[in-house]
Amino acid sequence: MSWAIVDISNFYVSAERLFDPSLHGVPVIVLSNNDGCAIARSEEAKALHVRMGDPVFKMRDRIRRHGIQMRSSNYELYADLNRRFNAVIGEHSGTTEIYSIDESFFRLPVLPSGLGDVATAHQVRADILRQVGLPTRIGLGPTRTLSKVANALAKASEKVWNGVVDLHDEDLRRRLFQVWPVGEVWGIGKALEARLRPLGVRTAAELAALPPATARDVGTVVLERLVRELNGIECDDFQVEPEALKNTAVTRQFGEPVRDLEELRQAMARRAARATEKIRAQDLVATRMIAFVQGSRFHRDPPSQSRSVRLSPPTSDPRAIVGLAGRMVEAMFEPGKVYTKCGVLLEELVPSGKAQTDLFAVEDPRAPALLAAMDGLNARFGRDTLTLASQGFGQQGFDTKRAMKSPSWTTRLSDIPVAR
DNA sequence: TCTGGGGTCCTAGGACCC
DNA sequence: TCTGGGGTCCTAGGACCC
Repeated sequence: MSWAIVDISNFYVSAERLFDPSLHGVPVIVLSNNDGCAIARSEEAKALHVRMGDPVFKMRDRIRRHGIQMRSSNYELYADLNRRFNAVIGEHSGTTEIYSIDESFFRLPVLPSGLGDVATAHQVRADILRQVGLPTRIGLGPTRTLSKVANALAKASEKVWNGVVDLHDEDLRRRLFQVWPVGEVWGIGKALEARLRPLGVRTAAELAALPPATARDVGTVVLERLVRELNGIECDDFQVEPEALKNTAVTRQFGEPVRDLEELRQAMARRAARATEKIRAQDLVATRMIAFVQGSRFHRDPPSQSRSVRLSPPTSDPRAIVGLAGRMVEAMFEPGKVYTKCGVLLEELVPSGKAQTDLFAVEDPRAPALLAAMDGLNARFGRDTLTLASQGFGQQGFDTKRAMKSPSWTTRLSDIPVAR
């Protein structure tokens, strides 16, 4: 058996290019919420040394000089393309695991086809390109970790590998690992890299040679597992059923800084309401809620406060959660401070039917029907058709800026492109 | 002036129990 | 001077990922 991981090349940029041919062949970046930083770059933009997370205001010059094209992020479009991408993978393998918005694992071999793993991988790439229009790369290996490394190698030397790297062969692994920096290995971040350096571990080969006990000593059991996986020993069980969501968060930077209690309360109410929508969509209720407010971390002495509360009984009712969030804002607000961000976290999510009830709480028997009606209206007529009054009305200065967003080409009737 | 958002897993340490 | 030995549960915070 083997693992495969497919990732979409420069996904957000590739998605924008799919519907706007003028973006081909020129440097393109897609921006974070509030149009703040570059979070996706075309190859041309990478060649101009635009790094992941570079703030736009610091590269105005380069943007003008090289005509770098910018787009606000369009998650409606990306989510829909991701769904199509996974549908194609599903045609090839019954066992797929969605890992992120632009990557999915799947298991090989795919029996009926009779093709080898590498040939199957090429077929999957060709089908995704033809049916969805997105370029991809695939890594293969006996463990998830090895397939991720293979995928990174395919990415690093696109021309050499033609989009597919297979790391089943131990000799090939030995050769490639000797020149693969340890910091590039999936699961090794800055901190672990720094802790491994004194031990003389600088390459993937040296990491793979580390005795498991040493690995656990330097890091945790996670690093020990990583070392085993690098040697081809599987440590992570395959999960057919996706794990249920455990926590969720809705946190946003403000379009304009907020100094006013009422505005802060409204901004928080919008995030809280959105968080409850997310969990209701999966039929979950939350056991714990946290709300926080913050000032800019780039300024001296920014305000930063949070409050948490246990929800008993667990709930997804926006009336309860938005109400609590409002009271928390009142408790946290300090007059004269400048706020740039706030958010709501819902934690310890459980299926709504299985939630522990509270002996002393009085539940509103009409709530399920009310919330179902509310979600139904918003699904049919668009988000925020029906909201709580405490969320305020209309577009506000504190809402996220998205000045350069492309249309929702594939998910809104009004935005569907017209062919002439 | 302007710097994203959303997840998971693990450990240490405190509180509490017998 | 001497000062037990385990447990569990919870939370905050660190580290990693995309």
